[in-house]
Amino acid sequence: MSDPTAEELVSAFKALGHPTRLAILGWLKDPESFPAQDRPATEVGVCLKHIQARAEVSQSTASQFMATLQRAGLVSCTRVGQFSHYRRNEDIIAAIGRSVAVSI
Amino acid sequence: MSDPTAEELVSAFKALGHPTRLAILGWLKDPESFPAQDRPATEVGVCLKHIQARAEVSQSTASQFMATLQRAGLVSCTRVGQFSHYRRNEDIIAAIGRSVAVSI
DNA sequence: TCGGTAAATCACGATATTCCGATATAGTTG
DNA sequence: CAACTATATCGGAATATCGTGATTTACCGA
Repeated sequence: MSDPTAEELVSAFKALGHPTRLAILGWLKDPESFPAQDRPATEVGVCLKHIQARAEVSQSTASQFMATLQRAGLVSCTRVGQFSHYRRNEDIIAAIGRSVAVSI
Repeated sequence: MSDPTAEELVSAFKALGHPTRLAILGWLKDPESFPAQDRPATEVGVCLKHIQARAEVSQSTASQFMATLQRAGLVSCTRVGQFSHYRRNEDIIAAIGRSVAVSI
């Protein structure tokens, strides 16, 4: 994964500059800690409903939080039927980690 | 340096989630690239005026940018006479880098 | 002490973010 | 097809951030 641009870094920092979004990204490191779902979370990601329940925000807010994380490249979405599943983009997150270590 | 709390991380991400502030923190890695000043920048930090000039913002904005970075713990200020000098808190920045690598 | 300079703080309009309920869109099931 | 469920998007009110000029505070030198 190539190094993120300054613009991409800013976008990631903005997304992480919110306690709930930062927490969600942490939760997604352990998808199995969420309630069971039809398709295993380790494969397709965690269903939005479960993220919403743990974050204790409205459905609308949960959806927008995930859209923000997605625009920042931190997570990706897999839609299966009616369900949107979110999981971490580990390679991009690692690249950001490297950038923080090197260029910040 | 102990690990930053989630709250401290959020505060740092907020501060870095702005292109100019992110750039300033990068500039401060090379204090000698700024114009010469009475007290050497490598010792006390870079004078606000020089940061303001490079960022091309008003004096007020420059001062507030640095206050934001300071509140996030990313820089510290050394006042010498009428001049405020800013430099990176390398230990805290390193701790945040470690947190990003580990907990993000 | 006075005039000048540096920086912090204040006040404020402009803009963006936050979070929600309501609605729209899709898919699923009977 | 109709009712139901999951999610996305819209519209909006509350709040926060952004950037500025004006003011205040602090320090300096004559």
